[in-house]
Amino acid sequence: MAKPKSEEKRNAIMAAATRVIAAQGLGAPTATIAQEAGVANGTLFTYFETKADLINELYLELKTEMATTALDGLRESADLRKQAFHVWKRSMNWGMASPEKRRALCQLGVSDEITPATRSQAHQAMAPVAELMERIRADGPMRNAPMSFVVAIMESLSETTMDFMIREPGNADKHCKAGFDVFWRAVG
Amino acid sequence: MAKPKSEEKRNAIMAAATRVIAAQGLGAPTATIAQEAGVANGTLFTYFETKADLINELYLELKTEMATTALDGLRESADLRKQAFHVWKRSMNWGMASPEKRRALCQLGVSDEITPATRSQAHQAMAPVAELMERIRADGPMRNAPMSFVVAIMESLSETTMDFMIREPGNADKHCKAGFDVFWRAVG
Amino acid sequence: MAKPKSEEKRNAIMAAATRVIAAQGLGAPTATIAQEAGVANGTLFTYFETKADLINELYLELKTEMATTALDGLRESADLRKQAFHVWKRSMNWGMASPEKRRALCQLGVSDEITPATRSQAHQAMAPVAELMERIRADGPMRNAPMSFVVAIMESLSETTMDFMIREPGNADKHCKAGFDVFWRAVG
Amino acid sequence: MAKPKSEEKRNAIMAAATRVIAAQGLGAPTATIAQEAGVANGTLFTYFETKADLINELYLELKTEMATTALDGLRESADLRKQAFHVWKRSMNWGMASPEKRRALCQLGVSDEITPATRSQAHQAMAPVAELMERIRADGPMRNAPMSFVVAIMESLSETTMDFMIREPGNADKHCKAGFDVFWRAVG
DNA sequence: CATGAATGAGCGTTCATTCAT
DNA sequence: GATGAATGAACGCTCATTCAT
Repeated sequence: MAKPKSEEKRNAIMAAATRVIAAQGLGAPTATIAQEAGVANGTLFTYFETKADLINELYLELKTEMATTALDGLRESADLRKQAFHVWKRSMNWGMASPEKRRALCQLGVSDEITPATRSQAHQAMAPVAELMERIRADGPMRNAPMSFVVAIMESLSETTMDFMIREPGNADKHCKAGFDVFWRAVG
Repeated sequence: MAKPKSEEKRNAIMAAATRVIAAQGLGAPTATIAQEAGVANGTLFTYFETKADLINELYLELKTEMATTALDGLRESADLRKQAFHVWKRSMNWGMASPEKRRALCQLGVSDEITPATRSQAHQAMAPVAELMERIRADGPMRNAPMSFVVAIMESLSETTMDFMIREPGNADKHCKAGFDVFWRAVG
Repeated sequence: MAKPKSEEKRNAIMAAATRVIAAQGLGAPTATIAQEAGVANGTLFTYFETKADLINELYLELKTEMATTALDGLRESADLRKQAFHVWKRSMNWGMASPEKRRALCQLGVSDEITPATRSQAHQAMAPVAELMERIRADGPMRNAPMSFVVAIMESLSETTMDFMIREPGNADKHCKAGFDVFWRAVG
Repeated sequence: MAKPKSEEKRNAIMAAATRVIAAQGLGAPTATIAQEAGVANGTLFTYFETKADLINELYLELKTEMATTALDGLRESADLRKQAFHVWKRSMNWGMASPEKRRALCQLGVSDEITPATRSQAHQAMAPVAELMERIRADGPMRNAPMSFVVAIMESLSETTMDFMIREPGNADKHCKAGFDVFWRAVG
C-alpha cells in the first residue's frame, strides 16, 4: 500500500459536502465540494464512486452522528420522561451546534437519491430511540397507533422545534422545552 | 402576468409541472414539463419567465388551493375543536385526493428556489387557519409559545399524518383521527 | 414548425465529422466536430442523439455514397469484366476525389461503435455490387467459395489499391489498373 | 528499455494489453491493462513511458512474432510456391492459435498512434517475407508493380482469409487453401 | 403568440500520468 | 522498483433560455 486512502481526506470531503450542500442544496457541483475540501476534482471519486454514493454515505453518517449524540449518556434506568427529554435535548443541541449538518441532513432526507438500503441503515442507527419511543407509546394515548407513526411524529416535531431554536437562538431553551412538552403531551 | 395569453395553457403547464415534479423532483427539465403540457419548449417561457418563477407560482397555487379547500365550509361559530377538525380533515382529504399535488407541494416546500416573498404570500393564504390556531392556542397549553410555532407544528403533524394515510389507505380514517388527536393534545 | 431542422446544418456536421475523424480518428471530440461545422456544441445533439449515432449514420452515408457512385452509369448488359472494371474504377475515383471520406470510412469501418444493424444496412447498399460479384464468381476459380469471401476479398483489394493510388497520385491510373488485374485474376 | 527491471512483469503487461485491447479496443484504460497484468496502475509506466509507447511496442512485438512464426522452418531452396504456402499457412495458424493476438494486431494496425518509425521496424521484421515476395513477383504478372504493393496485397488477402477462418473454424483449412489460391493467382 | 432549433455554460465522470510512500 | 492515491484536463451530454420563423 503506497499511499493509503487517507481517512483525513475522506473526512474533508464529507465536511465540505456538508457545508456546500447546506448552502447550495443537492444540486451543488462535485467540483465545488472537491475544491472546498482542498482536493482535486477527480480525487473525490477515489473516495466515492458516485455523487449518489457520497450523498448516501453523508446522509447515513449525519443521521448516525445525530442518533449517537442524542443517545450518549442515556441512563436506561431513569424515568421514561427523563430519558425522552435527554434524547430530545441532545438532539436539539446537536442541531444547534452544527447548523450546517442539520441543514444538510434536512436536504438529504428528502432527496430521491437516498436508497432504501441507506434509509434502512439509518433506521438501525435510530433503533435505540425507537425502542424508547416504543416504551413510551405503550402506556400513552398512542398505544394503538403504529410505532412508525410515533417515531415519525417525534421526528417531525423535533425538526420543527429545531428550526425555531435556530431561528431565534435567544429563545432556544424555551423553544426546546416547549417543543418537548408538545411531544410529551402528544405521546407520553 | 396579470392577463396571461391563455389561461388554459397556463393551467396545462401548471398541471403538467405538478405531475412531473411529483414524479421526478425539482430536477425535472422544463422541456419535459412543456411536453407533458402539450405545448412547445419555448412556450413555457412566455408564461413563466424562469423555471424558478414557475416553481414559485406553483408552490403558491398549491398551497393556496390546499388552504382554500381546508377552509371551505367552515362555520366560525362552531366549537373550536370542531372547526379545527374540519380544517384538519379537509386538508387530509385534499392530500389523499390529489397525491401528486401533495407530493409536488412537499418537494417545492423544501426547495431553495422558493423566495421569501412567495413564502410570505403562502402564509397569507393560510391566514384564516392561522387565526383559528391563534384562538385555539390562546387557551391551551401553548399559550406562551409564538403563534408561528403553533402553526409550524400543525403543519408538520399534518404532513406526517398525510404520509401515513397515503402509505396505508386502508387505515386512512384511523390515521386521520389519530393525527388530529395528537395535534389537539399538543395544542388544544 | 418554427425552424425546421436544417438539412444544411446536418450536412455541415456530417462533413465536419468526416474531416475531423479523418484527421484525428474516432477519438475526436464532438466539440471539435461541432466547431468545425460552425454550430454550437449542443446543436450536434439535436441532429444526432449520441456520438455513436453520428458515427453510425456517417458510416452508412459514406458507404452508401461510395456504392452509389461506384454503380452509377453501370450497364448491366455489358460484359462482366467491363462491369467489374466500371465499379472498380469508379470506387477508386471516389476515394481519390475525397481522400478524407475514404480515410474516415476506413476508421469507421473498424470501430466497435458500428452496430450490426448499421453494418447490415451498409451491406444492402452494396447489394448490387454483391450481385455482380456473384455472377463473376459463378464461372470463375472461386466458384466454390462463399460469396461473402469474394466480396471481402474485393473490398480488401480495393482498399489496398486505393491506398497506393493516394500515396502515389502520379501513378494512380497504373495502380488502379494493376489492382483490378489482381482482382480479376483472383476472381474473374 | 534495454534492460527492463523484470522481463517477467514486462511480458505480463504485454500479454494483458493484448487481451484487453483485443476485447475492448484501443480505448481500453491503462488501469485495466495493469490490473489484468497483476501489477499496479503506476507500474505500467515504469515499463512504458507512455500508453502510446506500449501500443507501439506491442504492435512491433506481435508483428514480429507473426513474421517469425511464419518464417520458421522455411527452406529457401524449395520451390517458390511451396515457400509461399509455407509462409501463408504458418501465418494463418498463428492467427488461429492466438485469436486475441490477431485481433489486437488488427486494432493496433489501424491506429494513428503507431509511429512511422514503428511501422518501418515492423517492415524490417517482415523483410524475409518481402524478399520471398520479391522473387515471386519478379516472374509473375505483377513484375511491373512496386514490391510494397505486392506485400500490401499479400497482407490484406491474408487478413481477409484469417477472418474467414476464425469465423468458420470448421472450414478453416478450406479457406486457408482458397485464400492462398487467390494470392497465388494474383501474384504468383 | 407559438414553435422548436440553437446556444453554450455546466455537470458528473474518466483516465493518462505523476509522485509520495 | 513497486504501489496506488492524487491530479486535472477532457469528454459526452443536458438543459434553461433565446430567437428566428
